[in-house]
Formats: sequence, C-alpha cells, structure tokens
Amino acid sequence: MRQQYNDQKSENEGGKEASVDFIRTIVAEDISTNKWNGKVITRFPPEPNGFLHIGHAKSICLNFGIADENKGGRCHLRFDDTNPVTEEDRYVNSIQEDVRWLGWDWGEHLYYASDYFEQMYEYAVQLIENGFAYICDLDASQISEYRGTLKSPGKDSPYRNRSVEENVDLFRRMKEGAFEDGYCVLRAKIDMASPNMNLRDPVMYRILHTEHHRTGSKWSIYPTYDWAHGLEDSIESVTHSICTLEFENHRPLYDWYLDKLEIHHPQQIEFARLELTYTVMSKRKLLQLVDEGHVKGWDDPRIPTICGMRRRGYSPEAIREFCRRIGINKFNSTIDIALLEHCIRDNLNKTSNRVMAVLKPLKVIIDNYPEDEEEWMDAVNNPEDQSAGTRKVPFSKVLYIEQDDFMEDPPKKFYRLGPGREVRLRYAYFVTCTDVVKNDDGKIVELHCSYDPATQGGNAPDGRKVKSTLHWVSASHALRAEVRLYDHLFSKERPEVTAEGEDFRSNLNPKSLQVLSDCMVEPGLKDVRHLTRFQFERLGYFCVDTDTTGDRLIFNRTVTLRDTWAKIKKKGQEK
RNA sequence: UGGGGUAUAGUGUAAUGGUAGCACAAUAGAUUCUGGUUCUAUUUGUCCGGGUUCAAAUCCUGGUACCCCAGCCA
Repeated sequence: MRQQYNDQKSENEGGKEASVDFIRTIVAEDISTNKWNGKVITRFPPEPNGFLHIGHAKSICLNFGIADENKGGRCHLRFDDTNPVTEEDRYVNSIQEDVRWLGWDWGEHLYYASDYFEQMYEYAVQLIENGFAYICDLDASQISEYRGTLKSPGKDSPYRNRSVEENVDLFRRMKEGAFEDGYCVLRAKIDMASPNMNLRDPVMYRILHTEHHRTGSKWSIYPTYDWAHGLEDSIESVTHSICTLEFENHRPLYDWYLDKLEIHHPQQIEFARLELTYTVMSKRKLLQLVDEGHVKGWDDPRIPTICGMRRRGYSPEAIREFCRRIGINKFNSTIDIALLEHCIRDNLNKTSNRVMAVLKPLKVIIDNYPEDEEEWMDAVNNPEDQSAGTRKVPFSKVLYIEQDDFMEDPPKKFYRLGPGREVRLRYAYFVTCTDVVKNDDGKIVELHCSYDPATQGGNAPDGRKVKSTLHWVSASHALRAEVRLYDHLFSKERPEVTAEGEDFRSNLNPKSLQVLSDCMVEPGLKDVRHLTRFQFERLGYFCVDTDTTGDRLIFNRTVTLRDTWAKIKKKGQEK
C-alpha cells in the first residue's frame, strides 16, 4: 500500500481539526468499538467491461485510501466478472494499469468473482434445500409482468412451489448445460408484494452458454450481480463494502442472502457518484462518444477516462488531490471542472519544467543584432524548484514570438509589444518594435525590432522597467511541433440539459480540439519522452503526446495558465 | 401499495444545541523577468412554514423539491 502523502485531517483556521467524511467516521467508530476485531478490509470491484474514469478514481481513492490510512488495513482489487457477454481480458489489464498509475497497490489481493463460482453454486444449493429459492420457467417478459409495478404488488410465479427435490435436480441440470439460454432461471423466494422491487423474487442464476474470459466454457449458468456481489464481499471478509447510492435499495436483498446463509456480513455504505461540469461520466455515454467517433478513442484527452487524462497530461497526484478535495457525501452533486483544473495547475506549477514554445509564430528580425551571431542564454527550469536547475536557450537575429503578443493598435490594457514599444524577451534582451511588415492582404507577417545590448539576460542596468515579458524562440534553432489544444468537450455546463428531442450530443463543443501544426519550440525539446509534462511559459501546461516519434513532435495542452489578460479581453468584447 | 435516499454561498464541503467556517469560482489590490506563482481584502449561504429552547443548520412537526428502484446489466 502506498505511503499516505498527506494526512487526511487538516487544520481549520481556528486550529480546530477538520472532520473527515461520514464513511471514514464510521470506519473510525468501528475500530474504536472493535466491531471487526480492528480489521479494515475494503475493495474496489470493477466489472471488466470498460475503461476506468475519474468517477472510478473517486471510489478507488476512497477504498484504497481508507485501507491505507488504517493500520493493517487492506483494499482488494476484485474483478466482478459475472457476465461473460460483455467482459474481456483487455479491460482487466487496462484497469490494473490505471489503478497502479493512480498510485495504489493491492499487493496479493487481486481477486475475481469467477474464482468463487463453485462456492456460489454451493450456496445456491443450500438456499434451495432450505426452501429459499426455486427454478422458474417463466420467460423474461413474463417475469417482468409478474413482478408488478412500483405502486402495485406482483404475483407469485406458478413455479414458486416446486418441491425442493425438483428444484435441486433442475438446478443441477441447468449447471450441466441441459437447457438452452433463457429456458429457466433460479430465483430467490422472498416476497412478490414487497414495496422494494429488489425483493420480489430476484433472479439468482441465468443460463448463458457463453465463453467466459477466465472460466472458458466451464459454466453454462452465471450468477446475477445481486446474488453474487454480497457473496464476494463476504467470502473475502470485507468489513466495509462501499458502493454508490443506487445500491441502497439492494442492501436489504444482500442482507437477506447473507442472513439466510449465515455467513460473514460486511457493512455496506453508500455514497454519491462523482459528476463534473462540461463532461459526461456514464459508461454508456462515453461508449457512444467513442463509437460514433465524436472523440478518437478511449484515451482521447478530451474525455474523463483515466487513460484519456493520463494522455492529456494529468498527474496521479493531481487526481488524488482532486478526489480528496471533493469530499464524500450521500447526495448528488456536480463538481465544477475548474476545481480539477486548479488541482492540476497547482501540482504542475510546482513540478513541471518551464520551456519556451511559440504556438502561432510571428517572425521578428532584430535589425541591429549581428547576422551570424548566436548566444546561449541562461534560463531557469522551474522557479518553484531550485533543484530543477537551469538550461541554455539560443538567441539570434531572427526570432519568433507569439502573434497574440503584438498589436498594431493596442488597447489601453494591452501591455505587450506594439509599434515603438519596448518589452523584454525573457532571459534575453529588451527589444523595441521599429517596423511592421504586412502582406498584400494587410496581414502582419514580420516585425522589425532593435535590441539594447546593455540589457543582456533581461535586466536593464539603468533600472528602467518594461510592461511585459514575452517568450520567444530562435528561428534557426527552433523545432517544429504540432500542438493540440483542448477545450471542454461540451459547450454546456450540464450536457444532459437539452431541448426537446435532442440529447447530450447536441451540446458537443465543435471547438473542443484545435490542432496547430506550425508551432516552434526550443531545441532542448528534441528527444523528449512520451507523457513528459512541461509548462510552456505564459501559455499553459503541455505534455508529450504518445503519437510523438523521432521526427514528429506532438504536444497536448493539459490546461492553460490562469489568464488574466484573456478575462480582460473577454470583458472588453462583451461591452 | 408504493418503497428507499437527500437538501448549507455560484459550485463543492465543514460545523452533532453555543460566533455559520474552508476550498474552488468571482471581484479589487500588492509583489513578480511568466498578465503565471505568492500575498491581502471583498461579495454571496442554512429548501419553506410552525414549534421546543436563554440559544436551532443541528431537536420536534407539517410541507416542498430533487435523486434511485419495475434487466435473466453491474
């Protein structure tokens, strides 16, 4: 289990200890009352039928976190593989990779529901023998019809009162593959009139002649989730079975099974799923986005899958911090994605090396700088971290600066370069714009500047100030790169809110991806490794995309820097 | 014949009968070789109505709103 990097409890202003979430409170109480002999065993139980997303990260950090914070605690990674129709090995692998990448370690405790199939079968036989379960020949639609509705009771299946002997025999034949798919099911005999629909004789086993990713063709019957899940937790001696809100209604059913079987009975605690603004979280919607090509795959940096976020440049630390900050509760809430962005900025500000990159290049010629000269300027790698050291950046007569950093007719609050203005080129010289060259369409194609040799390194010996500092690259030294700028995938805070007859896809942001292919970056970036994170000075945090090859550099923008100028500009436009 | 949950600034989240606090966001300012970071300040809140109490977000009571449940999905 990983070392906890900071204590759960933090200090309030008044010096009071901030309280922990309600689940940790329960766990702490259970420890103090010795309810489980001091043990804390949690689990993260994904079904291997899809990729993990930030919502899963919330659950992962909760379960592994609680185990980690308590002495002797442990958290199991268990694949809930009870439905072979949708499950695949590739998901098993990606889930393990993602959990590990997030920084958690399940040690020896990797489990599969399918490892318990034999035991579950025996438990089922036990229930049948005690008259608590029966084989039902009703088909799916009949079962549904007999179940009744939310406001009216169901009615008993005509097969409800089969003898124990007949039930045992039929169940055995189900297992042996004597019947085709859907011929009959095993149901718990509870109460068809229960106000809780889950208790109206739920299905425990269905016949499925389907190859299972681990057990192959050994089984022709598979347990349903509701039957299996509580057993899995029980078999593993889980103490705190933490799940999402929608399973609250199922708890009485799990209680019923465990009580009838008289086996270890974990405590189930429910919490609310994570929702985020400007994105969608459900497996179904994510799948739809991928399948219909709205995004380029499960690791598209625009979707909140763990692999997508990894590719986007998110760090595990930032995701963990985010999960810590959002808290745990029992009511649905939607977290402002700005909090996630704050967490990654905060983390990357402290950890990422700075580098100069020009996204939309504008050529600048320093007229009074010698033609053949080049100088290598000292640049600080990370002002927040002395140990990151410095590097050399080449300067020469022809440079590129950002198009956005020049305006021919600058408004009042624009501090950057303009005709006749002097600015600092970071780590290099003060330069003054002397001429603007335009093409036939009136577009600015080139700037001429003069530099002040006395300001070498970026400081004026006479102490004169300059209103802004620009980033730049030397044209002859720069490396060409492609940069992918990402914006929110949806243009609405809540993509699900749509006009009549439309769905969340109508809120897709057409500008969620902007590809710039003529970017110029400093030469030090020549042999960067995939997923290395940088701050491009004054622009944002970027990471090396996995499409990058030896001769093709590609960066993903993780998040912009906070941008006060953009706000001012926007406000000006709104007026 | 319905049942199970939940409501605190814009968004999250604390306060378990005793000053409604924190974070994000927003706004203003200071610092700055990143319009970044950092620092300071400011705005905004207990779903509604009654009641108990010296004192209620908290206890009682009556409403209201929202979420979940009728898969042989998980």
